[in-house]
Amino acid sequence: MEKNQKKIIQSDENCPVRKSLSLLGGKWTLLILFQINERKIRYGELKGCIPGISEKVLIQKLNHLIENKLVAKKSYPEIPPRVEYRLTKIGLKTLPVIENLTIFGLENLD
Amino acid sequence: MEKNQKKIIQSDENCPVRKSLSLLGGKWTLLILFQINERKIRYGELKGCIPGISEKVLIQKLNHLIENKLVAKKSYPEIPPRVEYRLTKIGLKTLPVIENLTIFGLENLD
DNA sequence: AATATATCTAACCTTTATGTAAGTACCTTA
DNA sequence: TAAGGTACTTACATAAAGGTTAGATATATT
Repeated sequence: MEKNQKKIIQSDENCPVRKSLSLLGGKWTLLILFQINERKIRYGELKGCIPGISEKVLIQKLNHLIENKLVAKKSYPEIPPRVEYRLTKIGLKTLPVIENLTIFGLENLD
Repeated sequence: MEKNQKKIIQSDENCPVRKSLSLLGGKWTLLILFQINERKIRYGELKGCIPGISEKVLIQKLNHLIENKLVAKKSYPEIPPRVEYRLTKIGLKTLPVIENLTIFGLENLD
């Protein structure tokens, strides 16, 4: 068991823990994914249910998640604009991870 | 609306996801916990199986984990010094979380 | 003409995280 | 006397993340 462990870590590229963390590990990302959850949600509404986040960071994180195919975006050609976000199939797979972290936090951290 | 609500939701104190992330979310923390795993391990050995980490960061993270009771440390009064680290009961509970992240990374990220 | 609306975009700054390199302590062995 | 082993510790520098403020857009409404 010990030898395999060493192999997993060697670089950022081939370490799945690092890859996951670099995508999901920021201050807001998991909260965004959790809020989107299984619904379609507009930008403004999403912003409204994540108090404290700045527009810059919200857009930045959404774009990053879109690039990595965890979130899909649909823009409607209207004025004022309307944009809907939803989780992709992959994005939906983060929900159990979030649940695990929630339980860990609730049960073990002060 | 803002002051009370903002404070409550924005702080790590009241959000279990944020609490978990602020403890586990850095670049090296989960790798350290995974390497310690179910064994006792000396500082130098641990360092040896996490290539690329600096001594400063390793010590810093270990101390942080000790403060938060995920890791326990035992020093032997010898020269040269000998120190052993192991996961506490709580620390062991991070192993499934790490496994989940690993699987997510392997299955879903390039 | 001014205002409202929703979704961004940019410039700038502060805070936090991580990296680098050198040094410390103490005893043992050569 | 010097070198070596182990586990740190410190000072300093850089990089990454996040926060603040202002503004761009394009149309409908007043």
